[in-house]
Amino acid sequence: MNIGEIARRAGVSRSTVSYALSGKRPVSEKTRRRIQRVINEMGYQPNASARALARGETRALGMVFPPASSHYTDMQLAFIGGVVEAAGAHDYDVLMSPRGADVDASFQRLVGERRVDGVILMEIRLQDPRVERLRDTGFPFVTIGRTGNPEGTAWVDLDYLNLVRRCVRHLSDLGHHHLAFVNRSEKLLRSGYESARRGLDGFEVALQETGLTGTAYTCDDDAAAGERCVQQILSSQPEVTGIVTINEASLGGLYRGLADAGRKIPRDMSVTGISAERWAEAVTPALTAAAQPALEMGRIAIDLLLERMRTPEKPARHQLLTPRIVLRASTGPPPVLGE
Amino acid sequence: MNIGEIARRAGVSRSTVSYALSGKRPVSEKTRRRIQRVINEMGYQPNASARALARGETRALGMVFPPASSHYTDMQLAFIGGVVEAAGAHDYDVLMSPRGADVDASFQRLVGERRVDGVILMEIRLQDPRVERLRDTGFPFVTIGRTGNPEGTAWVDLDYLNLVRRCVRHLSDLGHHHLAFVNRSEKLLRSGYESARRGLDGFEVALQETGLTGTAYTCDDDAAAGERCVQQILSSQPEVTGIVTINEASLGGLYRGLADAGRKIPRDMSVTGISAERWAEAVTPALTAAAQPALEMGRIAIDLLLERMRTPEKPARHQLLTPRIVLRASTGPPPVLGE
DNA sequence: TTGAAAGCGGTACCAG
DNA sequence: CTGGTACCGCTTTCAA
Repeated sequence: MNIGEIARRAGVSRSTVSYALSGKRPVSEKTRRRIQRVINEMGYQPNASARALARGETRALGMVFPPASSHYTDMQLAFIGGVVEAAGAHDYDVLMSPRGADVDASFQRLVGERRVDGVILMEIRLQDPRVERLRDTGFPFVTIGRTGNPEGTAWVDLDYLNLVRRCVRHLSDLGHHHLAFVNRSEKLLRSGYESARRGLDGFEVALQETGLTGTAYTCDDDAAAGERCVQQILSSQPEVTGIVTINEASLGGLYRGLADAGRKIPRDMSVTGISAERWAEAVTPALTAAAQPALEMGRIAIDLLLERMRTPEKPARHQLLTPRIVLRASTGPPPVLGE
Repeated sequence: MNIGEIARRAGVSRSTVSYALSGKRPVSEKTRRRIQRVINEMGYQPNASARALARGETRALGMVFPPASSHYTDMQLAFIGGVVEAAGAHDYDVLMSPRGADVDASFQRLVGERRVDGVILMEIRLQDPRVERLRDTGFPFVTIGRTGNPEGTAWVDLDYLNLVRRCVRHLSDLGHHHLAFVNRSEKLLRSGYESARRGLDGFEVALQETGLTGTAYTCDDDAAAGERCVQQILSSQPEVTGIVTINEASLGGLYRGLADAGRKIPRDMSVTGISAERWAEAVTPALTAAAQPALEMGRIAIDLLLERMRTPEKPARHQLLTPRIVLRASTGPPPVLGE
């Protein structure tokens, strides 16, 4: 079933059918109705590939995401949900391509073969060759997260530095003096993963500002790693009374580790950080934390991207989010010495 | 940059370039090299839309998933990850389209406009009009989950009925007599959501088989709902000593509710069920549960789908998974009376 | 208000 | 081994 067939049955030309559909040229009421009737009868829908070829646009947006060999974190997945939903609202589909290993191949396929009209990049590194590449080509794109030098690109990001800083302040205000910081994995940190890096920077800056002491730890993205991390913290720095974490996937293990060590939250140990609401509320006591507004970030990413696509001449915008810290039940004053 | 330009610069015809690329016709070594050199110089990549139009296939698979207004469950998201990854391994991209509200529109767009070569459906209802529709059209598709009458369709599913049954048996073997079942939301259950329905069936069958008593509860997908649900259980059936849950998103709240009521797990209350490993290990004590092998199911779905696409004449296959229950720390014998 | 026809960028058949 | 060309299905310009 194609447009020619519809035209034949309606007794008009193909172009008239096309115009009746697009409305880009006036079509008399009676022919329009006749055409519409045939279309309904036949259940005709125009072929997307043909349309894309003729129009030069696919009405699809690309989403490039990490190799993620084993498992995705909640956050990554939530972004995807937000992006797909927001794109749908604008009548765009989302095309996902992992193509892991090869850094380029992933979006070379999406962009090079013109499968999509624009791209969203996640899991940004401070030095990210993909971003450089895209910036050079002029292809519309947006990053969730930002590089070390994001000028001239469109991005949406969480202000990890200041969020972590606020967490430290919060603990400082409560009277804590010795803190630990639970970061993402060693591997991610080393590879210049931006949120891990900026979170760490925030921790260090905050220590200086407040005069507190503290140490940063890296931790893999699972419960077992969280347990190990706590053990490490407790054994190497028994004086720690407050923990700041940006590793939500290890949160459950972190709590368990503390429980196993006989440390009650928040009586013996305060815990705070950045985490999706889902995780913050799943643990007991619920975590005082800044939320990852993943859905909203997805929405913003789409808005920025559509803007790039529609008005490429305008300078790229960005948005840095600093959600407030939601007080729940996991922080309190440090235990009184000798008690 | 298109194939004509490459042909011109290499001094050959367009068809020769095409054949050099596809290998579907012998091309002399020297012309092949010449062509390849030009392609490399120009950074040429064939246009996907044009290719799709000419070949009649898009090399993209569709993923239709629920409106999911607010948030997706972990499980849904994990499926997506698994599917995308598996598809990538076969050189297919995955096109996602939510198009919420309208039940049909979602895949009418993907299928009707031939944006994809095959479709994966999730969030299946026992009576699912989308499945009927697709079955009629003969378009290749696979469901994650199955309808009440899945004959002749390709699907991969978890055997909720038997998994829940095993959970009940496990508690029965430990000596429990009074159980509660925590299902997904009332709304999902009513709408014929298959896993909710089949899980409930399993619970009822198991009670009959074992002679235990028990009641089923519905629960929304969040921690707060989990807390409420526990309160309800404890007040309406104080004799309950074992809980079976298939609602992982409420798990944290369920644990908290028990803690607040002064019930220790597993001393005063055993808890078991079906849950992604991530959640099962996040709670303390870790949950004895059957895992949702989401990644694997995604992989299987892709395999089945490609099979449908390549050999539509062969009868549709399916796969029913019954992962074993992983013993962790949340179940034990019931408290001794009067102790 | 409508029709004819030239693309869009590939693929693959028919000839040579 | 290679070239010419019809065609995939739709959009849009040109002409009437």
